[in-house]
Amino acid sequence: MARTRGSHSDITGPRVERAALELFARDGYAAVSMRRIAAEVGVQAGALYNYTPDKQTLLFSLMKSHMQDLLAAYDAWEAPDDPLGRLEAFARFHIRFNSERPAAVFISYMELRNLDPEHFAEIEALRRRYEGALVDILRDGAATGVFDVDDPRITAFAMIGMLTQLNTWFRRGGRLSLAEVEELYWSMLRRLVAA
Amino acid sequence: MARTRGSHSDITGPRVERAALELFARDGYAAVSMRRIAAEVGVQAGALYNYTPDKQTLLFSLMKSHMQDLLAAYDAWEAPDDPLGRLEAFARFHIRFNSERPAAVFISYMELRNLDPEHFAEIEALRRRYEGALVDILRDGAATGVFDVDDPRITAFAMIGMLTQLNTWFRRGGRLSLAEVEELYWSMLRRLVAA
DNA sequence: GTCTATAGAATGATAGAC
DNA sequence: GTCTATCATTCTATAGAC
Repeated sequence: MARTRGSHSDITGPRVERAALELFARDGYAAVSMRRIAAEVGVQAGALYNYTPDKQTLLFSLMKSHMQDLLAAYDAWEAPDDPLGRLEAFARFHIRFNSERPAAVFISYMELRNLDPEHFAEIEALRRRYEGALVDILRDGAATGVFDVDDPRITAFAMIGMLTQLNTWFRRGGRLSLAEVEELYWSMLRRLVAA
Repeated sequence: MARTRGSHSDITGPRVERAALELFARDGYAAVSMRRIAAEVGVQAGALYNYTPDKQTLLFSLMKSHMQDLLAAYDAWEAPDDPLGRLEAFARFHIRFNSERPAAVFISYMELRNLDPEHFAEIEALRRRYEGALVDILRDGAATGVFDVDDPRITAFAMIGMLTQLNTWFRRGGRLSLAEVEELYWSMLRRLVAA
């Protein structure tokens, strides 16, 4: 006795976001039409506008939610006080968090160019806060002599490039488990800063 | 006395490719219309079809040219025989080559999803050949004990992620010169494999 | 809250004149 | 080889019925 019409706002909203997330990640924001998102959810295109004022805002809110989740989860992540422990915590956090939501990660750096300038600036500010956390760790470690780092900023970029690239090839059920990958990456990061 | 009509095939062809490359890189394949490419070149949309059978083939040929240029340039690159020398040569080659053509690099890994399966397979094969060259270097170095590498394949991915990420922030005229960046990255890569 | 219907604009690609 | 003109389709977003 499935209702085909009526009120579903509590359930349709999340389904719209989920469908948009997956489709944007797979085919790209510009290539996905509102009709296709609606079809995925099982409603007509017009109904989507109960949940977003327009397509661009839908993209923006997906990216903003992702970045806020990322920062909140990182803030809540347990980490020791010493730079090496904090670096390890950052690495393991980044790998686990990103591996759990590949679509959102992918969108959040692939679709930046589809944001208008104000939205872009807002997302970039959140991203910089996250990257800044890693820069701080490297700076502290370099200052206390625990790390040997030529340029904390560049090293942080390189590390994030390394870690984020993981999402392009890692698949659950492949040759390596996530735990194994985590160890491999942590061992590489440690080498990068070893004094 | 600029001619506004007539035969220009020798000059228009490259201009179409150049315009498509820049626009695809800036706004994304799906967001760029044939009309906009034509406007950039200074012709009408219909004229583009003298140079490509369709939009997708235009994208594919840009990506294929780039990958072939990459492989040809790498094959021609001078490198010593020992693994450490070869790794250094790879790193410097990659940084210089990629920094000279950011638009083509960007497209070649951002727009893969807009290729149909046959085209995708062809580009992927070329990419694997290039990545394979780095894997071989790491394997040789590990086999002879010059490198300490846990997993050559993963390490190669990590290195390429690190190096490619460079294009997302490096700008000529910024805080660091390309030569300085090259040194920083080479020093990081060396640490990653140090026995 | 979802539907149908549609306005209004843009798209990829083709035909035929020059 | 390029132009103009156009076809057929698709798109985002809105209006109004239920």
